[in-house]
Amino acid sequence: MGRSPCCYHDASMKKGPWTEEEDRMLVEHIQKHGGHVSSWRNLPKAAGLNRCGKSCRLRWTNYLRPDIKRGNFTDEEESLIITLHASLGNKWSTIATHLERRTDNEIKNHWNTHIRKKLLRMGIDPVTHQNLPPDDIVNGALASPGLPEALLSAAASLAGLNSALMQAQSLQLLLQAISSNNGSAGLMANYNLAAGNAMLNASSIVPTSQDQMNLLSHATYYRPAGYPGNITSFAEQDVVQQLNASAPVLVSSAESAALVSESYPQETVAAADLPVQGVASLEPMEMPSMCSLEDDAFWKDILESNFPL
DNA sequence: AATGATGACAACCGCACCTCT
DNA sequence: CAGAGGTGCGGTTGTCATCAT
Repeated sequence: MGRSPCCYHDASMKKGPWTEEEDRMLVEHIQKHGGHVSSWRNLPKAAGLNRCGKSCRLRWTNYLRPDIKRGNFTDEEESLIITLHASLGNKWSTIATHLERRTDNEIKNHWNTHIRKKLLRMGIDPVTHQNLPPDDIVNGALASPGLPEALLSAAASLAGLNSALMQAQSLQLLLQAISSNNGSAGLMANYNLAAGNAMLNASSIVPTSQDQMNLLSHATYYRPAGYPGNITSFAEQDVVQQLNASAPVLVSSAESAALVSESYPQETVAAADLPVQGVASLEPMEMPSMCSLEDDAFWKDILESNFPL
């Protein structure tokens, strides 16, 4: 298929940042035509701009359009981007259709400059949304003397999780367990990993974006009474959430623990080789949103307190 | 205060695809 | 159906601001 040479190759065309005067001319021209552009190629000449039509289109669609939302991304927006990216990949334009008034270019830039780096710091591959290879964890920033083999295998099991959210939560469990250097806590984390992993494997369902957004909205997690760190019980919380969604009755931790065992018997049996701490003693605690990456002091603290650089 | 490093964002570039003739 | 024109998309680069030394 033939293609006309790109106007960017025309040396006489101005490039680089747009001036206020150019912006004004472009906006005025488009507004004069009812906000509609019939031909971007012809627009520069008609508007009196010494710019490539493509450049004009980019400037208008990404920055000058009146219906564009500018400024920082909210936690909800970031969470949604991560969720959508996990299922869509680098389909920025498709992702942008799910974020009201955000452009694909802005989302792409925000991903590359913020979210991508944060995921990497959390040990999550931003491309695959899987955990980074265990070798990287052992040899890299997460290396820790005396790390129990069970935790390393648990780290490897993260690859079985299907979403960034679940990986993030499981990673947190690992970090907490490692930081505590406490046998019961580590095993508790292992148990939770097994249960969370089992939930996904048993269902064979990749969570939809709405499912994950629903999960993101839940801020209550559980920790063992007296346990100094933060242990989240993803599978248990999920059961509680599902039951509470269907009936407005709070399910106790003990009940939910039993339900987890019923739902994922194989994995629970596997985890039963370990002296799992009783979940009946769990008490509610407030934790930041798992994908609240903009304000990631929580995660930063965990990483830095355990693995000082 | 000067300078280099780093981060954030705007813009460029080339390819793929769609539409029209 | 083929080719040309035009647009959309995603990767990459350039530029400016801020921070660290």
